[in-house]
Amino acid sequence: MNIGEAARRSGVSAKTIRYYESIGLIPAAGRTASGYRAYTANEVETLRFIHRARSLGFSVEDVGGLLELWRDRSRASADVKAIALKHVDAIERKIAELDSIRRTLLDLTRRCCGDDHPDCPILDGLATSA
Amino acid sequence: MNIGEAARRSGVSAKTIRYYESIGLIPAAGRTASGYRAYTANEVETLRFIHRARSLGFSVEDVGGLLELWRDRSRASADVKAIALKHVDAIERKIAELDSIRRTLLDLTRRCCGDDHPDCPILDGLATSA
DNA sequence: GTTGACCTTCCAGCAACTGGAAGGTCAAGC
DNA sequence: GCTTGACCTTCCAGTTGCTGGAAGGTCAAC
Repeated sequence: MNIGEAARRSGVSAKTIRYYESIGLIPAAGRTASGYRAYTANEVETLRFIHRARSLGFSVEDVGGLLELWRDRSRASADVKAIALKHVDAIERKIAELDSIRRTLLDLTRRCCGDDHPDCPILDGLATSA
Repeated sequence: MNIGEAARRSGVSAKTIRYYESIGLIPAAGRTASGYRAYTANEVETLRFIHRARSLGFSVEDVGGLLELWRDRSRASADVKAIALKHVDAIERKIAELDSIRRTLLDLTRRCCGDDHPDCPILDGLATSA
């Protein structure tokens, strides 16, 4: 099947599929006589795997590692779990950071009456506190 | 004062200060006879403002808007509040997204025993579910 | 006069795509 | 057999917000 169909079935855009090929995340697809990329159901499955992993926030590099493990029938599930837990940890740190920012901003915005006057605790906060 | 000193006092690296100047976030600094950038205490204050706004996750573009309002003595605090609340909203959406991912990943990792066997619910989850 | 710590500009690269230009291919309809 | 439009190809540039590094000028101290 052509790249457009593979894109539709996998959820990965044609542009992105070419990009993944260019960076070596997936092997170069076969070509038709006229030079069009041709995809098998298997390759589409791989793209779907990638799509799901990416949508869970794994970096492209991590996805490469997961793909290798996925294809490696002699893998240790501990290796997969380690990648996933490291990612969970990064996510939790990010959430904590965002939540801290959120609380600071809500504090500032609650104190700003938000009318047509210039007095603004938000700007004051940015100008003077950490 | 030189850019290095301004960097130390503001928390914004010299490299980044030059970058901010290059994109027009801050006006071009004055120069000494030999071509070194020279900063006033006022400009350092602006850099500190920028640093704090950036560390609260405002985009450089938003910071530009906040700076304008900061300098505008006839501003309406409502305009500031609007920028801040829009940002809070984006942060909350991001947190919700990350939390959803986190829950999915924790669910998968809890089911993966993580030993030296290949069976892995994490990979299975990536391969088959959404 | 020579260090060494500064400063200057400019170019390249990070992540992970995305947009767009310029051009080739294919199938359908007339 | 020709046109139309939807595909496909490659390549280059832009996004966000810096950061690293090269090549070279400046300054103060010893």
